Amino acid sequence: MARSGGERANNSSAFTMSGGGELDEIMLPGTGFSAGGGGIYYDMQQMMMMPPPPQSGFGGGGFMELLDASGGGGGCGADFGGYSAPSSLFDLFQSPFPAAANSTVQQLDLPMSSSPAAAESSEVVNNPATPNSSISSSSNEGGNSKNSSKDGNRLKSEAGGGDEEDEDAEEEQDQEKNNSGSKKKLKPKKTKAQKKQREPRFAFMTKSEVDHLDDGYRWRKYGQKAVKNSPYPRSYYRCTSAGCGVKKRVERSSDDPSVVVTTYEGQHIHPSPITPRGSLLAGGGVGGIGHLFAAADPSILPPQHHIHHHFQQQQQLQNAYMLNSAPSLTTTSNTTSATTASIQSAATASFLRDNGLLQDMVTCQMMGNVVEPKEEQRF
DNA sequence: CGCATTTGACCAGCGC
DNA sequence: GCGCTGGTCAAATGCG
Ligand SMILES: [Zn+2]
Repeated sequence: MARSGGERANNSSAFTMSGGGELDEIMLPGTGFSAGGGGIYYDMQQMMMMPPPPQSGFGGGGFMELLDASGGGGGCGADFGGYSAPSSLFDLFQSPFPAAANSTVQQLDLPMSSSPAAAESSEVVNNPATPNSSISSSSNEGGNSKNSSKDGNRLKSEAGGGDEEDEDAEEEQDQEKNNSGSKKKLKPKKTKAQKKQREPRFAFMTKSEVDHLDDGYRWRKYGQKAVKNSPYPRSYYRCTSAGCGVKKRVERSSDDPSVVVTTYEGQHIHPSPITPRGSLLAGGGVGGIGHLFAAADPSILPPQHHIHHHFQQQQQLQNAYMLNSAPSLTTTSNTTSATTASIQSAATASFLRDNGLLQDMVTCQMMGNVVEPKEEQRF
């Protein structure tokens, strides 16, 4: 619905993260805030290559602490344990600000290639966890049962492919290639050379009744598939702005149906279409890290309370997402905490990864702090 | 009428 | 090499 329903509905209450799975997702240990949080995944390598990083460098403060879990090995998942305060990371992510306090870090400058092992996609997940919420995350394994094959789909196909590459420019080549059959698909597929390079991705989990939270951008759904161990389907969305290839996928956790996992891939090359009034939108800054948004809901602050108003929630989301662009400024607001936090985590993760500190996954949890829902935040 | 969603088919990577 | 599976395309359909 976008248009139609667009994206407007959302109620989020809490975020958490999920585990990843088999990829290289990195999860950091979380930091706790007040309440909600969001998880994010980020691909560092890619992100670094993207635009933003030039001079700034993310600094990190003590993320290390965060990672306590690092050795997890594979499974990870759920436990997020510790948490630390995020304090200084904000800057890091937001932009080139010299970091604040501790910056340690480094950088990101790495040539893109530096990725050790995992190259495909590493993502960082950050979760905000709510103390109460129990999401577990990850993994699935459990068996869950139902596989569902119902859906309309038949289950048979799926796979991934390559995806896009950069925003613009695609390879021009159109190829018609086989069309002979005239079936439907004709996929260009680029040469093999490039293979799949995915864009940075980050995911977060939110507690919401509706999938697809409104993050301020307009999305067009282009697919839906049944998820392997879950009764719930996964939906694929693409940003409708011309030239912007940002994608996002939304799925509901099989463990907790109330939790929605949203994964963003890529960065928007345009400001968000709707300007959230209450939130800050950085103007145009497209460059940032992608847009991470974490939703913080005030409503959730109290441990498990019910959700109060949607309004607020919405605002929070917006707030959150705003960061994405934020290159510019942000200074003023301190309100961004939640979001920032998320970002931070992401950064952290990346940072770590760069350094090789993190290779497995670390789980991280964060909670979002919420700011006030008022319009003051605006920018 | 235009655009978003729906939905089955197709593709490509990966594991066995 | 086969089959599974994630991801995407695109025709058909629905809705504002
Ligand atoms: Zn976009």
